[in-house]
Amino acid sequence: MESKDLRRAGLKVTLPRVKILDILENNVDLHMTAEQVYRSLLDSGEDIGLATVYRVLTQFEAAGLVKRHNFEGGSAVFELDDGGHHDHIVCLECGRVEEFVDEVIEDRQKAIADSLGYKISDHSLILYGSCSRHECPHKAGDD
Amino acid sequence: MESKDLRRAGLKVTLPRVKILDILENNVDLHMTAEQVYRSLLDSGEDIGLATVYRVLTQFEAAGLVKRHNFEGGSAVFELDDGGHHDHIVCLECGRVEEFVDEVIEDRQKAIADSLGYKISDHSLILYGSCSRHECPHKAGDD
DNA sequence: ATGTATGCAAAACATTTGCACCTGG
DNA sequence: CCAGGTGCAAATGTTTTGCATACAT
Repeated sequence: MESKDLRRAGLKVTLPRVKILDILENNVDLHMTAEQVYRSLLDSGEDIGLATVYRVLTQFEAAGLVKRHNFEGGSAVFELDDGGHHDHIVCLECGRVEEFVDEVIEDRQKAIADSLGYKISDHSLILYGSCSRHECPHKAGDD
Repeated sequence: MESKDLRRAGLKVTLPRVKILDILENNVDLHMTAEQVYRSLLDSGEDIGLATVYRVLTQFEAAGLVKRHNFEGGSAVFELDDGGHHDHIVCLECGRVEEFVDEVIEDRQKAIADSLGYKISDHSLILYGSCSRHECPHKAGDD
């Protein structure tokens, strides 16, 4: 019942919002672009415009329901914000994205910012590489 | 004599390329957008098109002369690639960008990628915050 | 000379916005 | 019913590309 989350975020519970939140929850392992969410909606038979997807995603971000990331490749990707922070490792070959958290790194970041006289409000750590060593099919989302 | 660098990179030594490389070298402390490089060229009295700036910057990147970063804010920023790696800390208030390297973080990254079965080819670490604690004038490059 | 680089303008994208209409509470 | 949300299309901003001309070698 994600209507709760919407209400709590101060957003009216509309069909597009529920559907989009739904898609994000059913794809927690993916980091989707607005376009992908849009296509997913069309597949589900929903008649929702791309503009609305962007609008909703942006609202969700402002409401803290979603996080936006600027990986390489033009389009921003979105993922549900579970509240907990984590960094990303992206496979440049198949597009797979995995998450991780490392206390040591988090601590060092704070220390570094501190020594430089900055107060950190946010940070972005993305590792790019290839995961081919275990099981990287061919290409995941290239089309 | 940066013509050397161009030759070495296998690029023909043309005026636009020399001028752009020149600008980047005279602004090592800055991370400029294509637009900023373009304006800088106009200021120098050079009649070089924006398209050329993008083309040259992209070639430089491919040649390893320059690095492109996608900080928040739409436009990509470029900086000379001295060969050595470093991460960035960006002041969201004044736009200042500083660089740093931390062996501990570098090591952890490698270890993490390793444990996840990835082979790292590159990575991006950006800390966002405010530097107001020492001397953050008002706004640096907002215009 | 001659193949490549450049300039300009138009195209291609990603994202945002204006406006009339529809919908949730 | 009424404010706010949505769809569509047009506008924006960034980066890329096509093509005729100019330049480096």
